[in-house]
Amino acid sequence: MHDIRYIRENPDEFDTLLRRRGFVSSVDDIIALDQKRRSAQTEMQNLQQSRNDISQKIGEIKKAGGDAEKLMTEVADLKAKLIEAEKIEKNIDAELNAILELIPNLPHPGIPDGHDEAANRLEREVGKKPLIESPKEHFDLGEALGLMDFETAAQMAGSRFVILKGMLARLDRALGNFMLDLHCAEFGYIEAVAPVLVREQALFGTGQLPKFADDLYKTEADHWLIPTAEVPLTNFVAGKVLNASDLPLRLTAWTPCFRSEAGAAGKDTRGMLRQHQFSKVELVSVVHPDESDMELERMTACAEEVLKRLGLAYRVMTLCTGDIGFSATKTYDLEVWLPGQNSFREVSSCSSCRCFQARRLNARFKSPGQKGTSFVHTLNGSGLAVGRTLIAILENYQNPDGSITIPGVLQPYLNGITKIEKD
RNA sequence: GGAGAGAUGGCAGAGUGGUUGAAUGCACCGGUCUUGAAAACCGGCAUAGGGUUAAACCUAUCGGGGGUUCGAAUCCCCCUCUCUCCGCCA
Repeated sequence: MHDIRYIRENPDEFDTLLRRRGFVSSVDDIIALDQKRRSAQTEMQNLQQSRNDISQKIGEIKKAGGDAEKLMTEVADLKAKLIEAEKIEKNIDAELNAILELIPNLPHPGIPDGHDEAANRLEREVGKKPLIESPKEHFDLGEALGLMDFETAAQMAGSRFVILKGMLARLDRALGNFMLDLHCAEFGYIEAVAPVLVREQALFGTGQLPKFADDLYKTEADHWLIPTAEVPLTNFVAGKVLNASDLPLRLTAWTPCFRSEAGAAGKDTRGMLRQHQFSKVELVSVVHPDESDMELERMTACAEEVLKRLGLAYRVMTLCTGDIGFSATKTYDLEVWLPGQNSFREVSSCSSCRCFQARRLNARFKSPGQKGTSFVHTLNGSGLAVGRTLIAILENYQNPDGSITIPGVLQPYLNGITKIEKD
């Protein structure tokens, strides 16, 4: 959500920046509406003032035992006008909000222009791609091991679900534990267990609603299933006024995520790359406005460290203006190398939202000696998507006989087992 | 799920229709006093919006929303949350 005062004072800049990300705003309409809103508000407040004055006098007269009939009739006429003025003000306010709610965040000055992912900028490529002769894709490997079952999953739940069994299920759990341990023990994140069913308000706060309802699942009890733990973790600070000393606040959680994949029909239909349900270790930082640019680098480094320790080759992309998400001002994607696909695929997306989510959430902080409050900055990133990391391990650590070598850092999580084989 | 009680400023806690944005205490900030500190005393101390060069000033806010009324923290309705008892339950 944008600051209406910023728009009012910098309409051209606002418009230009939104155009950069392919969003054509109607700044003139917004400014006009804002102007209308403020005069309606002044009108309403003037009437309220008159009413309050007269009511006060009535009170005084009645207290003194006098007759206030004259004032009572005087205020009746005023009342009708006031009700009308309040209605007008409310409508304009709602109209303006409806527009503002749908406007995405402004792009960070440091990101490239572009319409789609083709314009994303390569920052660096890290690690060595393994030399594998005719590498197999993860689903062939998993099915051959008898530990990955799409058919049975489809019978009970439909397409885009999977069952992992035995060592693959354990590998999944090992990955989640490894990631959480790393982020908590070495990077200072606080681990959290949080709701995966949330209210509409929570999703509004992080920016998924009202615009992207089609991508989400909703229960009959009017709960929504989270598409990412960014939602509950960022909502930790919703409506709060934090002390400056509480910042930075770094949270992590390993949760299931649910996405309808409404716009992805026909995309990645084979395998477990794109599922309706997947698990992810999420990182969220709530920081002082001066720190958010640095925090994005830090957070990305935390996610990268997972890939480094797993010995997976990856590259870092800065998303272009046309590819960043609704709430983001700047995003780094981490793309892991998948030999079976012969391509890099996203395993993490780290974004700074600056104060965009904080405004929607009303998440503020207070500094000692400073009057008033300021909005915090929020960031979120995957550290990492567990299912996709599992895919990367299968494809990168596959052996000619179809077995999978376990990366060293995961072995302690698997009782020292070094290899997954068909039994 | 059923029955009941409650939600007031950073905290505690008054306030059941009239100048109450809200007593009082604590905490906090400034001052007097003191070599310094404590105590005592004096003063200050919410948020958001409008307005202004800046002020003054105005409006709203006592969990959230709606209603009654000339006037609502106070009355009515809905929602959320907390607590107690009962039921169910991992």
